[in-house]
Amino acid sequence: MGITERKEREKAEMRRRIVDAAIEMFVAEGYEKVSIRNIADKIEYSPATIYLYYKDKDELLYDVQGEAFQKLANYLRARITAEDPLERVRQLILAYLDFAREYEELYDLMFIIKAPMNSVQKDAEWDNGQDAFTLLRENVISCVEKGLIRFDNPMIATLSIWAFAHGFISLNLRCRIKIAELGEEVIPIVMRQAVEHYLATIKV
Amino acid sequence: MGITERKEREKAEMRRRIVDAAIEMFVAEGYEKVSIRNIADKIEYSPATIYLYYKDKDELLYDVQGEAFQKLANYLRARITAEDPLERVRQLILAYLDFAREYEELYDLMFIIKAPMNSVQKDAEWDNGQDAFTLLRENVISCVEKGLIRFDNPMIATLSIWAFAHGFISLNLRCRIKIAELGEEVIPIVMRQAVEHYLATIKV
DNA sequence: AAATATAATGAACAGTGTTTATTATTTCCA
DNA sequence: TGGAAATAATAAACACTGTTCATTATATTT
Repeated sequence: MGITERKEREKAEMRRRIVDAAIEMFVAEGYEKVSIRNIADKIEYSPATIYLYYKDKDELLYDVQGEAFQKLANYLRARITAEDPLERVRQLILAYLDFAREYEELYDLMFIIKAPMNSVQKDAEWDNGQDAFTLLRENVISCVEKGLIRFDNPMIATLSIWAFAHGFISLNLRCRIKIAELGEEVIPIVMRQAVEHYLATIKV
Repeated sequence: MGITERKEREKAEMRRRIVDAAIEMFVAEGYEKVSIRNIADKIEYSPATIYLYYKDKDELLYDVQGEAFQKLANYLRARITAEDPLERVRQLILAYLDFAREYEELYDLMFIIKAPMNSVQKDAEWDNGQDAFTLLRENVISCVEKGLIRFDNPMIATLSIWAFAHGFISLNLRCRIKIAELGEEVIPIVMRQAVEHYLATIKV
């Protein structure tokens, strides 16, 4: 009797429908502005039905983050073509900047928004971002091992590079960079310049 | 007739009461978790009364941010004691990290939260953060002018240093640094180390 | 003291995430 | 194959949210 299998498949399909609709709407309008009722409308089900597949909005966001991090990892991988580890890191960071600009709302819900750290991340692992982070870390480790950058501690090197890029992106996404009285249009250029400068600085 | 003056004074006092209650509650529980009704309860007024003094929650947040940025500027100023510009920048950044750790929710509502950029920052100036930013910028400019750091563009230098610190702080505040499998207790140490390393790196 | 302007509020509106009792559908077994 | 049991979907409600508005209370002015 393949009926339980079908049921499971149907359950998975329903979760897919929900998560797909959610992603599409989050990308278009941002996490905060999309309600469970909106998502329910979109997939033509009752709001309560969503709660048969996700215990709350946080759990749904967690799945959406999973998809988003996969998307990011693929995005980054496709842009790492060089052989030289330092050049690979450079490609990765520039790709990271581009991803953030292309999918602002996705970046927001992956790295800036508060939820669902409350419910999920407390005890359970936070493995969603692991792939993309590993991609960065391993290339940075190569750089450290080959003595290409002025770091001895690979973890601090990885975190520093990541924090540098994230700092720019998130200040920009929240318009805090406007404090510096920069014209809207030059910001991406300034960010690129700053990143290039940073990479040149850590180069031995 | 000093009656209109008194009225104005009373109006100002009321706004003070509101903003003070708001800050206290935001610091304790975070912006999102504090409702207008909560604030109204605290100051023993009806929720509707608050709307006689602030047109919406965003406008109130804007005032709270004003206070918070003032607090930050004072905090930073008190910690800048050195003569050497580079050392001054170092003191400033370390103080910035400490401020973020001491007033997490304040830092959140100043630099991470989305609102009130929607309503306020669109056309009006964003002068709340100007003081603290200027503090950093002027010291960084000194560094550049005296050839103490490997930057030629002061704006990029200022933004880079700020973004570096903010990147660490916000990744930590959102628990994203946990991706790096760091123990909770070592994070402040790692952040400090990373900042020190960064400053050592940009030093000529 | 009466009329007017100001301040404060109770009640409501439209929205949110979420739960529950009820209804519809499907699966199972006699 | 028909009726009981299990599953799936929903309508309605709950307790919130930010915000508005008609109404009431309090000052101020005439």
